[in-house]
Amino acid sequence: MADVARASGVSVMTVSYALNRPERVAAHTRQRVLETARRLGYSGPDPRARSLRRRISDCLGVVLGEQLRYAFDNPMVTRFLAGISDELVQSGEALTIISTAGGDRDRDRVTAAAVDAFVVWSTATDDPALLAAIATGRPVVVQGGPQLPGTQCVSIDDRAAAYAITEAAFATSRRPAVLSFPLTQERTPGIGYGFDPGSTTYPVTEARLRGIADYCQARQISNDEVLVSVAARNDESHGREAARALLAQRPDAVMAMSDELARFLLEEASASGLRVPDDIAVTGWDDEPSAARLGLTTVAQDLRAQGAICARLALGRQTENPYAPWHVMHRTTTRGA
Amino acid sequence: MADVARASGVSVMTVSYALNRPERVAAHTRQRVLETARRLGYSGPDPRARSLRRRISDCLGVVLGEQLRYAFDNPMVTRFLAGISDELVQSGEALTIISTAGGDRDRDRVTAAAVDAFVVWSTATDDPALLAAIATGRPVVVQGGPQLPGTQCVSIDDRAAAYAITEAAFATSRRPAVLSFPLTQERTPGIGYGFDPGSTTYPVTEARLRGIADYCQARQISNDEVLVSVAARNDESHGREAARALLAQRPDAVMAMSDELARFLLEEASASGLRVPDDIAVTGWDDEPSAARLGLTTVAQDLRAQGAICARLALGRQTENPYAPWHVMHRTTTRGA
DNA sequence: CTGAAAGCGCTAACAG
DNA sequence: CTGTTAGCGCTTTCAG
Repeated sequence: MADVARASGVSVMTVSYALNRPERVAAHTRQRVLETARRLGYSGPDPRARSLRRRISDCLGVVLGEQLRYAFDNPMVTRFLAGISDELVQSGEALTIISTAGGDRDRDRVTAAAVDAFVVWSTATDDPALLAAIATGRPVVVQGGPQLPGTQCVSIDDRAAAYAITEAAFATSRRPAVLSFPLTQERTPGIGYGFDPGSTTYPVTEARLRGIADYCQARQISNDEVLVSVAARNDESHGREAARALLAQRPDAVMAMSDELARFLLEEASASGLRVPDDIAVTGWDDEPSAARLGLTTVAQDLRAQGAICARLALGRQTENPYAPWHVMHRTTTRGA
Repeated sequence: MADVARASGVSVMTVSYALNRPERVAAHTRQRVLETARRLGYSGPDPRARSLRRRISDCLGVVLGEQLRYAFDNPMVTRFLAGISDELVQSGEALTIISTAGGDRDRDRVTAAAVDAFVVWSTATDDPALLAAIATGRPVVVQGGPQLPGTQCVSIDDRAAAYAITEAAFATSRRPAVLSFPLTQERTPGIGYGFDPGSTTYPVTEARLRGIADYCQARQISNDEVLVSVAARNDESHGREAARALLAQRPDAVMAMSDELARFLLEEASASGLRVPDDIAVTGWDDEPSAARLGLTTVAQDLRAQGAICARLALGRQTENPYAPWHVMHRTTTRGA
């Protein structure tokens, strides 16, 4: 920029103005400056210097946890990112994806990101990456939860939705079961009767367990009658393993915490010759495209819309923040109430 | 940082060293500095100032063209991004997605991005966003093409692959046809006989048309005998429209430029009661998951691997850059040669 | 309408 | 091992 100023015989400030505030500089001067800039191959202000001075990066950071390292493989995450993208494209901000790797350096990755605000995908209450984002003092919006001081949270009412889908799953059931996400960051898989919502560090999982407990209470089912199989991860190998463990106990109704887990269960069930929903009712969560194909009864929520809302909140374009809408999509994997 | 220095009674440099070069500072001093930093809620060097000074952002920019604004909707793009992400996660760089919107400001979006290098998804030769990336003087790697001075290009040999897949598509054909991507940035749809590779501004499309022409020449088919239907966009409505226009002319073999276009054609063909491959042979391009389901003969390439290569080249971790591998995946939508 | 001064927060380079 | 100096490239503020 100094070069351009020298070459066009004006001060650096005039160049800056010519580039950023056309109205504050005479048309002919501006013309000359722009001309010189082009001639010298100057391609505009250095973004690093500019953002240091202006204290704005025009960039939104999205923090994706360890298990989402391959974010682009997960349809729900990509839908969420698409929603954020929708919002940013119009206004010209960029989107920086900060993938954490589960190590000590995750904190640094977040701290080192030159972004104006953070959007964090649902994580554990004590996730260091989330804490690092909060520590920067910049706005933090979390999808799903946790809801910590210094953050906003965009989410459906997981507890209410869990109640409703559990009702669809467990109707007429005598041997109800849950195919669950991990309860702690150790991601211990396992199977057994009973569950304690208070003992999980993932707020979304906790809320869903509470919803299940609410339903059980209404139906006068003890938590200890509910068989719970925990998948270490929401992926194929762990999912199938947890599904098989569950089926070995012959449940007649399974509330699965994601459409993917439900899909694995349906496939394993069909391989065992079980009829759905007569022998076993199954529900999912999210209503991803495969759910319609499978006839899966599931909780429908619009993650794309939630992505856009997260972006707007993070950038201060919106302040009100009610629960996002959801509904139970009744299909053919459940028995009518 | 100045506050931390003052509060711990050392110079700013010592704080900087304590944070960045643990080995250059006495253990106890470092301890004290870190302690003070924590106490003051100082969460590490300001990334903007640091990147200005170090001239490094630890961030790779990915430029996605206008038609990819909803990048996360497109499975090939997400696979490519996943590959880039694979490479970055290990070394801790972030990934900034710069979505262009097709307007004048696209240039600025690219120029304003604080990234160390650019990866650009296949675009037109005169795409302003690409030119802006090159103008920054930072490394630019383009997937697919164009191959301009100042850039590296990661791609399969589209021309050779087009020859091979056209051979699979057109074997025994008497009424060959192509279902093509747009030829120019105007994206004019249309249908007619003949094609001229030289007249398209999309290098990938051009290379494929050249491959088709090569095959026609080998078979002694004139380009003018080939029916070409151009889809304005690679999406459902435009794709179906172009497919229907093509079917109305009763081709017996169609080389489609993407699996998606091929899928629309197959669906329309089946709706018209055509048998595949007997009445009409169809080929796709990319071998996305749906291709296997459909039994689609297609060009298989690994975009995830190409993404990783783009990232490595852009960050200077790799210099050699041969054509990426590809092969024709023969399935059931084509007649044996 | 244009310019001079000051400094954003940090680190490279070089003393001590 | 620690400190001083200088300056990254820009824009805010205030004066002409």
